[in-house]
Amino acid sequence: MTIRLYDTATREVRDFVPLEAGKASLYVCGLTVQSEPHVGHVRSAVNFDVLQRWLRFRGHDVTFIRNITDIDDKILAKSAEQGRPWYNLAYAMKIELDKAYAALNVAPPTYEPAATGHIPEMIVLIEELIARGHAYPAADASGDVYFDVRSWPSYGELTHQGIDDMEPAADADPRGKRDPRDFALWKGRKESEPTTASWPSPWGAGRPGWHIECSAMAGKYLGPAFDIHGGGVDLRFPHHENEQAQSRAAGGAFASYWMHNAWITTAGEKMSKSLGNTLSIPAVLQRVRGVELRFYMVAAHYRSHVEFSDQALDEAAEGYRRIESFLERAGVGRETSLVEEVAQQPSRDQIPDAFAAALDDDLGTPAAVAVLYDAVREGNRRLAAGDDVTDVAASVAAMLEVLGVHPHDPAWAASASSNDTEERLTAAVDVLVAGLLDERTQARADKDWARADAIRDRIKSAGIEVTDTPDGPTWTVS
RNA sequence: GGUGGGUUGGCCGAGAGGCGAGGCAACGGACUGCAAAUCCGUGUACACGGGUUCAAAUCCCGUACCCACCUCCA
Repeated sequence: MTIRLYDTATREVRDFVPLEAGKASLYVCGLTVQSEPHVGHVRSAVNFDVLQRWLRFRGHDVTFIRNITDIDDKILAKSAEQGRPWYNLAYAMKIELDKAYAALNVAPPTYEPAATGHIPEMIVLIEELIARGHAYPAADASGDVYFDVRSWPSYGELTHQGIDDMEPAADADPRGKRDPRDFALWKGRKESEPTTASWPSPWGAGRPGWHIECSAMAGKYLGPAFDIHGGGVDLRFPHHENEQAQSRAAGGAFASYWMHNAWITTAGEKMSKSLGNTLSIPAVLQRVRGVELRFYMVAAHYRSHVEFSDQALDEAAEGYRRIESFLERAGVGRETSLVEEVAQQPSRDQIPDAFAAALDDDLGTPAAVAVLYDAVREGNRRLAAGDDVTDVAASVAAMLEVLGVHPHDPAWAASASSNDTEERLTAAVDVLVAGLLDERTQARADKDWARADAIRDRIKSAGIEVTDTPDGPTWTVS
């Protein structure tokens, strides 16, 4: 069974054939760490995390590089506004990003290079491009170096655009460009910029352009040719087009497949434009747990645009809880070794064929989730009949693990918002409620239904739902 | 102007020529002292107008509306 992926470059779903059998190399553009991450940002991370998990499941040895851009115009502008050093802002936001990834159970990549750590590699690449006649230092004294798009005939191939069809750049400051579409590989330092934001180069002090960063880092860690390059749809142009042009102009084959995830928007607007931070990860995690947010994302296809809404999020969380409660009812606890094993390495025979087929088909997580629900229903049916559900529970657990939404994944505990105080409160409430439930059990034994219901109502008025099970009553916060 | 994507039942969200993905909600039934949970059942939805076909949500033509990208937004 082969994995099939939609390739933006060829605009079709095609078989994934890695450059080297049994391996998969993946480069994903991470974030520019300039503000708190919001749900839109993490969608990309969640998507490629699922891809990575599936590639591994399918037997590929995955090398996954996801960079962070820690120097750019916005970081400089924002840090100046906030009156703190740019590197402090970038570092602080990088920490926030790490927290968001952890909260969503996004596994760390093989390596996460930062742009500022790879200036020498970028300079070497720029020199190569100049030597090959595809780049030139600006004619003015700016110290900029540009990529010469006219020198690279296939420029525009990734996004299927002709240079002459492109809207003329509204760029008021061509700064010595030969063509307005030429883009900066190196940006000479401006008087207004802090000296800490510049590095020495053959063209004078300055900093790298955005696109060259990814070309240099992908080249360093994955080599001149690698399998998959990913990112958000907005990066197709100019960023990925430029990356490809640079890297190929420098002699590399670059990525074999291009994958782009669609947006999450609110009120029909992309989040980078919407105001406020109500959709920042910490804010959303006030409403639902990280695992529920991840499930919400995974339940939609990565190439589908998602209109974020609290209602849809709550519904997804509701659905997720049904899966979770099946595992509980099936007796799958944290201690169950079977599930622990599955969590470590979901084995092939525990994954239903339909689930695997769904993921093989361009990461069809919605269809995979449907298979998951089918298994849950089957499991509940058997539970009701008093039959053994070990195999179904293991199967459900394995599917959840592949999607990265297993409720007992230690990752959730590590980043859970619940703290010590909360745990002690829960324990305290448990003692109090247990006392009331004992009274109610007695009332029920006496068939004093009025009293039993009165006790239940009293508990309910405190926001606690009581459920009777064959093993006695249980409670949850409703 | 160029490029790409979209419009599916009350809501979310798959599918991409025949067989009604799935979830949430709702309603009926089973179970239950009653609930809850769970299970069973209930929906003829595919923007609009034409066309192709034995058969169209799916292909073709046209129309409307929406969104994204076109030099540093995941």
